[in-house]
This record gives sequence, structure tokens and C-alpha cells, in this order.
Amino acid sequence: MSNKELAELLEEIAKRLSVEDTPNSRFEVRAYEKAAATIGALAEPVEDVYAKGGKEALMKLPGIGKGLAEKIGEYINEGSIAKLEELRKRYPIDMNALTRIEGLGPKTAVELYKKLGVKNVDDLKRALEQHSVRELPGFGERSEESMLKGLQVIESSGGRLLLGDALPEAERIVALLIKSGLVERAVVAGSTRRMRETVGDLDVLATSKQAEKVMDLFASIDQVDRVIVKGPTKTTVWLKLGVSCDLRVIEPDSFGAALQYFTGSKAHNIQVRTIAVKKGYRLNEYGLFDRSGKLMSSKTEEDVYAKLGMQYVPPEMREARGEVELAQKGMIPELVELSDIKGDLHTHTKETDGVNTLEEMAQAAIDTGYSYMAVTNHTKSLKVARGMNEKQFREFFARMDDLSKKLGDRIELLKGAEVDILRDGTLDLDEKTLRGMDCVVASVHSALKINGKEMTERIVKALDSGLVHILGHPTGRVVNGREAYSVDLDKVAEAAERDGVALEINAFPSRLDLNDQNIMRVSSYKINFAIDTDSHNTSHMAFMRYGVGMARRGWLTNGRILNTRGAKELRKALERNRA
DNA sequence: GCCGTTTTCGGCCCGACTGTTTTCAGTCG
Repeated sequence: MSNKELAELLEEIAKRLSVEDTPNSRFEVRAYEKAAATIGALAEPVEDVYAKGGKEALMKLPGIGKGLAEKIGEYINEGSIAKLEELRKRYPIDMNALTRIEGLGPKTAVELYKKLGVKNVDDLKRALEQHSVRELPGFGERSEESMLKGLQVIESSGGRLLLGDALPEAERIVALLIKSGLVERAVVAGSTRRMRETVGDLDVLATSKQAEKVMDLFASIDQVDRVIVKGPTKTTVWLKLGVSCDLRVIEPDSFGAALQYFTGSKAHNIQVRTIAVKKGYRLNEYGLFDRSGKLMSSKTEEDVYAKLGMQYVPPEMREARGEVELAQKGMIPELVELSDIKGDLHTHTKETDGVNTLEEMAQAAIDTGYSYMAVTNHTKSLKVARGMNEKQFREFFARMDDLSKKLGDRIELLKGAEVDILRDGTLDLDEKTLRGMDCVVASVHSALKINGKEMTERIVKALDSGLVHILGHPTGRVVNGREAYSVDLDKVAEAAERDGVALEINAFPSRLDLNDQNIMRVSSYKINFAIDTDSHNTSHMAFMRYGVGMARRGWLTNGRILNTRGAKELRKALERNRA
């Protein structure tokens, strides 16, 4: 059982309740939705929370009271929730699958079941093909067409876009809008601005006095596959890239309120707007208004938050994970920034599976403005990457010395390796070779499917060797691909604290490992983090911003990040770790 | 079903767009 599974069940209850027309149901729906969001965003497995503190611990979570704590306990103990089973009996339909179709909500799903006996996506497909949906009262040809398109989308894409694909695409669209001269400002908003690891759709916000012209332009750009909805201030298109993109155009004076609104998250905005309501105000995308409807603030996000008695909340923190309370108390941490990063501690060259030469990588690091770069090629066991043995490392390091002499003080090159943690927890190079290195990243690349206890002991043993500086991609997950290997992160963090090992925040877009949830889970340990790109060619060095985004989503300050330190201080930290 | 510098009862975020309909419910973010 995972938090995600439980969150989906709670969402299903919400959807099924929303069909009921009892006076209280819409608020009950919100309660279940909120609880689902809380569980979905929880860093620690909810089972662990329950095992440690029982229902009382669950009730400390936002939006979870007595009733929901009991239902969560019921699910953990029994594997099912009676209330959900009851609701499922009323309408035996695959609610979550059906409502994944754009434009089809719980009420429509139930209507289709009552009138046509549609229970699942296959039934719906058949009904649409037989044109029986369009005959129903309240439905028509357009509804049929829209559902068919929704079905296609589900079948063709399914997955969410990686941040590393979403952000550049959104930035290209913003650039096109600005180039047109029709807009005054255009910015990326939504989950892309919040730097979520994956993005379900893109959001772009623009200010202009010629909204309709902007909409026409947007609907006609190359990236667009087709237009989904088009109104005077809001247009949604389906991009060839395989996601939808919303463009909202607003008056320049509303920019701050609108940006706050369209950045989200939904849960964060609900909390912020609730604060507004308590003060007798009203907050929407046009501004913050007082009781009499007088505009109080709208031009900048900072001002909107300030008028609500809050500190500015960085976009990456806006996930309703406690940041609203911190902002009210003026305790928002000063998050690490991309400009704080002084170097990269995990890179590869063509000697193993990289593309570029040592010289090219060094030049790219210089061009990025770094003070240092660790070159950390793979080790001999990793045959697919042509991993290097002890002798090959010695020869490579001699070349690094030559290059270092040539480069002088333009950059400091650190000798390193990404050494494999073998199945038994030993490292894939001899101790002498590892001791001779400036920066040892240790990673698991093989036997990923062993059980959690074995994997945890394996990693802990590697850290306890005293030879490791950084644990590379600590959970091994691949975004939209491979699940994390089974490992007890608390035990790993304990070992990292004991051994002075930094945990990596791997910035490679398909890794982002640790991710924000795991960062939050382990950040209470006295450990440092290293934000590394794992670059296999020079263009990968630009991935650093995604790693910084993850760190910011995990609320980290630059003091916790190893590679925000200058070269001298970094070297000291790396040496101390091996003392 | 949750929650409390209005409250242990009575509130609970807000607006755009669509389709099918003559005034709005459903969906979305």
C-alpha cells in the first residue's frame, strides 16, 4: 500500500459523494479531497505515521480529523474502507478511470451509467461509437465529440510531462508571445513555475490590452496541435508535445493577483483565500478586495501576500505543506538559489558513458561560472557504461593534472568517481584508489530488486566504509519510469549523519532524486545535500536549475547544500568527512 | 467531514468556459 493508493481511494470517495445531493455533501466532498491531497503530499508513508502514533498522529495532519483518521486506520488494518464499498455498490462504475477523461466529471459518469449502463472506459467507447450518448437529454453531438477526444488523449499520452520538457516548452511559448509585441508581460505559471517534477499541463499568463489578438496568435503558433477552448480571456490548446496549455490574458494592473492565482497550487490558494475571507476580504485573480469591494492590492504577488499579513511565499513552497502558517509567522526560510551554486560534483566524460571530452566538460563548467567541477566516471562493474578500473583512473587523473595546470585558476577540477555500490555493500574500487580521490559519489546501479532490508543494509554498509562523500541518486527512481528501489530512507539518513555523507539531489530531469518529498523526509537529520547534474554531455549542465527547484520544494537553505560553498571550504568539508 | 483571533455550531474559495439550454449545471484549475 502506498500513500498514492490511499489518496486515490479518498479521491474516489469524494467523487462518489459529490453525486449525492444531501445538503452537507459538497462540504464532505471537500473534506475528502483535502485529506486526499494531504496524504498524497505526505513525505512519510502514512502506515509509518499510524504505526508510530496511531489515530492521534493522523489527526495532527491538516484536514484529517476523527472521522478520516478512523477511515485511514480502517484501510491500513482491513485493506478496505466500508464507506467506499457502500458507495461503490450504489453505482458499480470505475469512477476514477472515467473521470480521468477531460470534461467528464462524477455526475456525468453516473448519468451515463443510469441511462446507458456505462460502467467503465470500454463501455463508454462502445456507447460513443454507437452514437447513443448524443441521444440523451442534456447531451449532444458536441459532448460526444469532446468525450471521444478525451478518450484519445488518455490512450495516447497517459503520463505527465517531465519538468525538463515542460519548462523549456513553456519558456518558448512565453518568448513567442513577447516577440509578437502584443503583450506587455508573459510568464510561466502553474505547476511548472512551482517546479513540480512532472507537469500535467502548462500555464502561461500574459498582460495585454489586446486580449483577443493574443488569443488568436496563441491558437496559431507552431507548437499547437488543436484548440480545446477559446474565450476572450482564456484559451486552452493541445500541444504537439502531448499536453494542454492554458493561456490567460489579464489587465496589467491585475498581474500580481493573477500570477498568485495561476501559480497555485489549488490547495495553497484555498488556504490563502480562506485567510482573506477571515479578514473580511475577497481574493480572486483580479485582486484583493475589501468588504465594500474596494481594490486593496493586485499589482505584485509580494503586495498581495503582504496585505494578507503574510510573507512572500516562494512558488516552489506553495503546496499547502505548512508554508502558509510559516508565512503568517514570518518564518519562511531563505531558500537556496541557482546563483548560490558554485560547482557540480557529479559529471561524466567520454571515457565512460559521457559524450564530451574532459576538456569540453571543463570548459562548459567555466562557461557556467563554476569555481569547481568533480569528474566522476563510472567504475569497472558497470560494463554497459564502460566503467573504469583502478589503472584507468590513475591514467585519467594524470591527464586531469595536466589539464588543471593549463587551466590555472580558471576552475578547480576534482578527481572523483561514481563508484558502484555492489550487491554486498562493498565498493567497486580498491580503498587506496578511493582514498586518493577528492570526491567519491557512490551509487546503486545493479540488483535493484532485492528486498528493502537487504538494500538498506547494502547502502548503509557502503556509507559506513568512510570512503564516500556523496550518495548518488539515493532512491534509484526514474520519473514516469522505474519505481524507487525498496529502501529505508531513515536508516540511510542516519548512516549519512553518522558518516558525514551528503545525500544527492540529482538534477537530471528523469531522475530528480532525492525529490522534494524525500528531501523533507530526511532533512531533520544533520546531513548535507549535494545538487548535481549527473551530466553526460555539456548541455546537461543546464539541468542544475531542476535540482535547485527540487531543493527549494524541499525547503532547503543554501547552508544545507555542499556545492554552494567556495572551492576552499568545499575541499575542507570533503577532507573532514574522511578524517 | 473539518475546524476555531468571529465560532464546539455554522460556516466552508472563486471565476471562466462549454453545451445545451432559455437561465444554468457541470467541469476545471
